[in-house]
Amino acid sequence: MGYQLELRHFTYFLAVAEELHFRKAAERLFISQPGLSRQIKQMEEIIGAELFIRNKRNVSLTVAGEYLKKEIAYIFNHIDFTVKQTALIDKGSEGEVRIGFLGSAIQTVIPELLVKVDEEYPKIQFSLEEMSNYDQVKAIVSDELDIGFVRLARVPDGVCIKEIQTDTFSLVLPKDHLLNKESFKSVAQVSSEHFVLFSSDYSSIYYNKIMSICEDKGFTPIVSHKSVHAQTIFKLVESGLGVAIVPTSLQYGFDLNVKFLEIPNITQKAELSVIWKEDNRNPALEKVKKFL
Amino acid sequence: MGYQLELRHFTYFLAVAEELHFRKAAERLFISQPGLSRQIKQMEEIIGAELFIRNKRNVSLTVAGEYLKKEIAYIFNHIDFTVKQTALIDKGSEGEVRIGFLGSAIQTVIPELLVKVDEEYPKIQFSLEEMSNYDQVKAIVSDELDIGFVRLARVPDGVCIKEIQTDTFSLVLPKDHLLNKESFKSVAQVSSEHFVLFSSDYSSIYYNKIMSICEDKGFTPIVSHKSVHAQTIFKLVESGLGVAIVPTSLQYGFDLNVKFLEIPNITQKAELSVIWKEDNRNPALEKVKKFL
DNA sequence: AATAATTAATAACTATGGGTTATCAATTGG
DNA sequence: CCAATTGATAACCCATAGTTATTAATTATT
Repeated sequence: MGYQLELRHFTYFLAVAEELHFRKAAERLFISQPGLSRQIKQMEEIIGAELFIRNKRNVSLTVAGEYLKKEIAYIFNHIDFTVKQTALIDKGSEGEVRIGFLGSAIQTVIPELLVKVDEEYPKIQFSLEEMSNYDQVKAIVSDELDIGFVRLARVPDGVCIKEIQTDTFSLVLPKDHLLNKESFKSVAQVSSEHFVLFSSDYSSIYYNKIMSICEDKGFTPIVSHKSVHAQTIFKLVESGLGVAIVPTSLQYGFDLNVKFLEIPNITQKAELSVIWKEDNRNPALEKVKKFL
Repeated sequence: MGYQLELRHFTYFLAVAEELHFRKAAERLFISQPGLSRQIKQMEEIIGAELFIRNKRNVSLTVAGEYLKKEIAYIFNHIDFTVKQTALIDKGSEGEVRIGFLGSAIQTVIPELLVKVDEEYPKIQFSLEEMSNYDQVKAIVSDELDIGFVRLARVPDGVCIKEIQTDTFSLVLPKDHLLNKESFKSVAQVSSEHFVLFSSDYSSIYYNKIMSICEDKGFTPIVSHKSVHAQTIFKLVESGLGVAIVPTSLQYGFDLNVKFLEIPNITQKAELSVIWKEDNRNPALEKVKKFL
């Protein structure tokens, strides 16, 4: 009375259901026959159903027992899988890593990372979302994101940052613009044009860097439009609404009618960094961090 | 070492996972806190994964623990149902089929189905529960329901859907409303009245259909109230808070002071569908499916 | 800064009940 | 009719779930 069903009962039941012989089943389970008999009887009482028909010389399953046998096999299978999966997740060799990125990181850095991780941990999955610097930092802090690819100088307490790539800057012009690779010597040559820039979000380091490129060459750019998405900026340039300065690696992967001219003789570099939360509890992140 | 996972561990784990507090969880389980602590620790050793993070002042789930919690809830549900089914089968029943339905399906379709099944399989039992579209889909997916009667256009992967009835729409008016069978020619006649509608849940197909009936006749209804239950809608209409458009079959089975006027000259039909899960393991469902 | 009140973990114990051995009653086969 | 084999019963034992008492660590209160 008041007993509780346990997996032990299921194990014993399956053995008897397969052997259809209490002594043999008991042997297989390395327990004594009376012990087994009693557990099965208890099980029948708990469930409230007769599972076996014993007529002193042979044992057979009832219809209810037949049904239960199928289900228990399924349940055990499910539990085994779940337990194994749980251990894998704990060890980080399975699970999901949520990545945020600026458009300019998707061309080179991220694909390389994914390939390397996939080689060693093929069961780790990724979710990718293009986000602004600001949103990434917020999402990292609130544990909605595991890794962010940003262009920032400072991050809040508890967030780690590591520089992983430096890039040169390029001037982006409409395809039919007069300037070309040979004639382009300095950004000062476009000092009178309108500029399309990335919005300054969270940290203004990126925005300021581009301003300083111009100021170093003796002029302050006239900013006509701002956007967070590279695609949009290129479209604006293509439409003749201005010129832009962006990291050089952005020239790959888009199919637009603009030309890139790498800017010579400047000290500014576009630095791409990875960020993650120090006490992030996703074990899969540990594995991925090795590749950063 | 050499210990075996038991359902007891799962029960205890769930209690701690829900309370996130060892003492409170122990109280709920009517055992002592140290006993619980030891069982959880043992469980972590057996599985080979850290399930909780205890830092002396508060307890939280690890990612692996989070995963396990979800799965265990599912496993328990499955075991409970299996045990109940086994007992039912033992008692000569061929099992239970759990049915969910929208209020508007109980008048005609479900009684017909039950009678037909009962003729051929008098030993199959039914449990019936009125539920919203959304709740039915959720319950079907999590194996808490075998069959649902819904008004939906799309269902998630793994769920089957079959249209089984089309119905006309009727306008529902207070008993003393001026309009009657003879004078009612078009819904446009009530374009200035307030409308009481079914809430749009999960899929908005049903809601949109009613809106389109009005729009086809050249007006947008003023929606003053929404409800999921037919009974409530009728009560609101009766009280003079608005008029309603519902499937015609709803006029039977309620005893309210409202009148139904079938809407003429419209193309919209109210389609009722049955849904069930593709890999549902309830053998009684197989037998019932033939009658759908 | 000192004290009180929390938390979960440890240690040592107690007793429930799973598992044991010994035996029985029933069936079958030579 | 006796030997052999079946599962069930009865009485015992001991592993371990669960107990009480205590500790270590942390936070809140004075």
